[in-house]
Amino acid sequence: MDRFVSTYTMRLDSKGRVSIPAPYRTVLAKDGTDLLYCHPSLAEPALDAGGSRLMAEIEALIDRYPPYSEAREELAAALYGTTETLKIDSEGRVVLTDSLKHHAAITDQVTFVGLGHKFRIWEPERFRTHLAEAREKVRQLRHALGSRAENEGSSIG
Amino acid sequence: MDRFVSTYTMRLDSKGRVSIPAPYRTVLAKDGTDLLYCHPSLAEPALDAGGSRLMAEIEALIDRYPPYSEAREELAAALYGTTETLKIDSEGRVVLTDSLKHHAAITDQVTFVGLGHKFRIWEPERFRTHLAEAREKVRQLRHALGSRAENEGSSIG
DNA sequence: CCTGAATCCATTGACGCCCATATCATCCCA
DNA sequence: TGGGATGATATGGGCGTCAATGGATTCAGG
Repeated sequence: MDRFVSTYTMRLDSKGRVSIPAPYRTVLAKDGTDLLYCHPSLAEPALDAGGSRLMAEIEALIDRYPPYSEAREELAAALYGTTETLKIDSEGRVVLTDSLKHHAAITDQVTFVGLGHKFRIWEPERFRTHLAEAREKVRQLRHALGSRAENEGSSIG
Repeated sequence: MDRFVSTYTMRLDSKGRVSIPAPYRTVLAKDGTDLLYCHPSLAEPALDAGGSRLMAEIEALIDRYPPYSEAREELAAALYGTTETLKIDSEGRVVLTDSLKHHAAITDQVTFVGLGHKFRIWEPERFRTHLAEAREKVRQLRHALGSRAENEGSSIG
């Protein structure tokens, strides 16, 4: 298992700590570090998080632009500048910074959503409404395509 | 960790001292010196700062122009000439010069913004507005990239 | 001497690290 | 097959260390 899949909802404790779901931890463990990179999602009121693969992705995007170019500086500001490096404690927990929590309107619970090479962190209620909307879009798209794939949970292995 | 990442906001004390965030200090420590190079940013009302890698970048930028060319002289003046060498005290603090503070409109607080090989120092309120603009541009850039289906992994957002 | 600067010390609060408890799933065995 | 044992996970809390900040003391130069 080397991808972030499925969703989990966790509580924040009185110190603001939240456990990273164990399956995600095993994926992160392959990085060899106990760091979690986390930045506000550009498109959603949520957070994107992951290990070194996420960081490498960001670096690759920035490195496409020459030093001192305007595009590079702004990419770097928007991505590097907003990316927090969170330390994972011995129990597999992290503490989100205030700015991260503020962006995603997180208070006492979070929902982890696997996106393959990274995962997204939502305030649970917001995720529910977001998911409902996304489902609706997919349903309409499927309708338009005349898909016969009624069975969305079709077996994998 | 060998890169400047994330943002931190710090206060200046009555003597004008400001603590460099500890994570940045560990990056700088690899230079082996207790010096910080700092110059007004070319494009922004902010300061660029870093260790020897920042100086190497400046050198490389200047060396792209032929000796004695006008562009080279001006770049050298704009970068070398305005670069201050600040001493980091035993508590990890520096004192910004008046001209540096003036360029960035810094009074009693600063925001450190990691840009990978260097970091930028902003007056906090100015940074907030700048970041909002930068994120908007990246969002649009992402739209342009996102419309191309072959763009495999760059799902920044 | 007097002023500004550099070095040293002191306080407070946050964070890292460790240990404790509970809930739950799995496994083993009678 | 039922029930207890086992282990892992999620969560709570205590405590020591370090970072950030403020203040004092020493030093250099005019």
